[in-house]
Amino acid sequence: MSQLPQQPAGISVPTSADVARLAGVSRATVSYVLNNNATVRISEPTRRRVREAAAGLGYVPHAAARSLRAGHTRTVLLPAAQAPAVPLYQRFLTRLESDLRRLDYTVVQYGSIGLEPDEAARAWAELRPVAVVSPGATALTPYGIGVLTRSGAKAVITLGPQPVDGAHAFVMDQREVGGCAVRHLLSRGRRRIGVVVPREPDLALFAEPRLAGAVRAAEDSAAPALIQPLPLRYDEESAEDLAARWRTLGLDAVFTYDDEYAMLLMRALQDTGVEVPAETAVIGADDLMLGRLLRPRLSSVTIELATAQPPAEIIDRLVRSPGGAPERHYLLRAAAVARDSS
Amino acid sequence: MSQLPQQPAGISVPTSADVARLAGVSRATVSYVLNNNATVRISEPTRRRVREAAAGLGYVPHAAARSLRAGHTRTVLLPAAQAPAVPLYQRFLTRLESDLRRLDYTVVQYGSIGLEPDEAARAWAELRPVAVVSPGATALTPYGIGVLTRSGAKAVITLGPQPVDGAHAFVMDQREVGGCAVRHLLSRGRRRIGVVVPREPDLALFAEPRLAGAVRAAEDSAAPALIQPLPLRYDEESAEDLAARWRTLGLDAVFTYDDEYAMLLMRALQDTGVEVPAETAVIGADDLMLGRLLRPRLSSVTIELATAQPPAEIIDRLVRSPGGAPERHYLLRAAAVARDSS
DNA sequence: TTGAAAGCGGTACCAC
DNA sequence: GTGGTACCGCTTTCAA
Repeated sequence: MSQLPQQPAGISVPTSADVARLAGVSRATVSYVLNNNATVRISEPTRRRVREAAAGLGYVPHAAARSLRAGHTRTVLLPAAQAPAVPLYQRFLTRLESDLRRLDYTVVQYGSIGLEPDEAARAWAELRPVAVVSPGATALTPYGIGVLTRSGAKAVITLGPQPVDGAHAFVMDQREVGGCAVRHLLSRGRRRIGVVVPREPDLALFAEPRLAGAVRAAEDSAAPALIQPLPLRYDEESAEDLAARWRTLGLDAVFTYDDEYAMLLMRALQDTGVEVPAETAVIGADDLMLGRLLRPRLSSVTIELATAQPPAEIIDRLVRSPGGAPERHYLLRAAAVARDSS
Repeated sequence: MSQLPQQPAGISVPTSADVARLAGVSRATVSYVLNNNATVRISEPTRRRVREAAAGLGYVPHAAARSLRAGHTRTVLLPAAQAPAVPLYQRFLTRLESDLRRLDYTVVQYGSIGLEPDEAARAWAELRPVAVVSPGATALTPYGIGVLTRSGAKAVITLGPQPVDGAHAFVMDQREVGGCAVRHLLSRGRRRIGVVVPREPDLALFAEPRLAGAVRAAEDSAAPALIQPLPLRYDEESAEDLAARWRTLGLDAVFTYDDEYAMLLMRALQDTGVEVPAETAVIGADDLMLGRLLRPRLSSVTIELATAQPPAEIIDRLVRSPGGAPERHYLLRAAAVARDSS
């Protein structure tokens, strides 16, 4: 097992001055060469000497010093989501991240779990990000937005179910998911519709808007329809409880929040002898593979996160021309996928 | 819709000098007060004036300037994983993050997707992190480790299936998962065991060690046993193909990589008329809820990530006393859970 | 074509 | 108790 290469106590990390000394030039020249500064002509031999010295020393510029001097950063701060790892959302962030890098931003996810919103905003502001994309409606207050903009952030953007006043917003309006599901069930002639509301607190941010959208769709419907919220924990016992009193509820359909809850509830209903879809239609959301593997095959709501312009380009534009009115970009597209369970 | 609070062009972000001016004190005093420096006595009225001035201006210290002066950061860099969002792993990171914050580190996830390993290491080094915890075995080369330590990182730690020479390691040895599964199947008297190998390239990092562990367990067994790798894409067509030629394979058991692949394959087998577990035993991994909802209930391998000492404390210790021999911390505990499918 | 020097914001030593 | 000031590493004018 090899020895860990340790930073010898006396030898400190190489700076551009060290590179300059080794190459026999000034620090200015080092900077010109390593940044390929076009406004100044440096001879080819000098460039080579500088490059070799830098490589030889393992020189890496000091980002903090650079941005201190520059007076600004190209850091886009993405406060790490405490939200459950929804694959859809992961894909969105991964894409955003690589697109931003392509636009020469440095993407930094900063964990702020357990910090108060305003405390978190101050911690973020210390990094002087040029833009902040903040998931979760709770984490950004008007005060926080003020702190960030005063600290030089050109764009403060929320990412969540609701816009926040005074900031730009990528809006993922989860109500649309509930709306889609209920409209689908109504179109199938169902009128007494249960809506599963996960008891897991983490999911409230998604669950409540989905329920609200369901209620709204029922109200907007021509035929009179009833929506019955159904609290449910993600465990078998809770599902069995609900299934046991299912017939007393008198429902002819259920929107199960997502496909995983659908699987949980459908199993419990089937074990109790409730026929799906004959007696009760079931629709989930997220259109996971598992829905296609269930019997009957699970109807679902597909969800896509998409904007006309890529989000990274929107951010870049907001950074370059700050100060406009808050923009709202609606990301979420939902559509019912009818299979055999509804 | 309110106007976005914009940074007026002329007014720049407040510095400690602005606070000093407003409070009628020196910058030194501002620093003393805001950092609660105990080595120096400042009168209470002065403290209050400084605090009020800072609050009034919305002053937030500049992290880059501070760490430039200090000569070091308390940044722990977590290069964002390109790995698939395994819930187990998410929980590990979330925990690590909040524990590190409690130890007063700033946790930064830096997206490096699409960068070459050495290029990525240089980009990380620019931030002068005091520690780097790098997921994915590929992303850290000896050169990269050198760049990071020379740039002042006190601890460079890999997080993945294999240690990397010259760095500390949190080892998640996925072979143990395959080993557990196969030993379980052997104990059930099965001898001709298929092992699903997902074709998704992202999963190779996990899939290959799981297969290797399965092979190893079969070799170590007293009874002669056969391991048959079974490439499978995560879609129904691929599963149907495999199921269609199942009987020609002559297998009496299958370890399906994880519970989701188990569900996919079990459905295809059942649709083809293969009896589970009578004709073929099935075991998955991850012990997801969905396994309990399948019929027959799915046997699985539970996986836990745990160390005697919390990982955050290990990192803290390595940072405080750097230079020891590379440490290996084995995180993964696996155990078979027998249900009805095996 | 290259170098000297100022200054970004904050901290901490040393005087007063 | 408080203030003056040097300095962290880097970029960028201005001079030579």
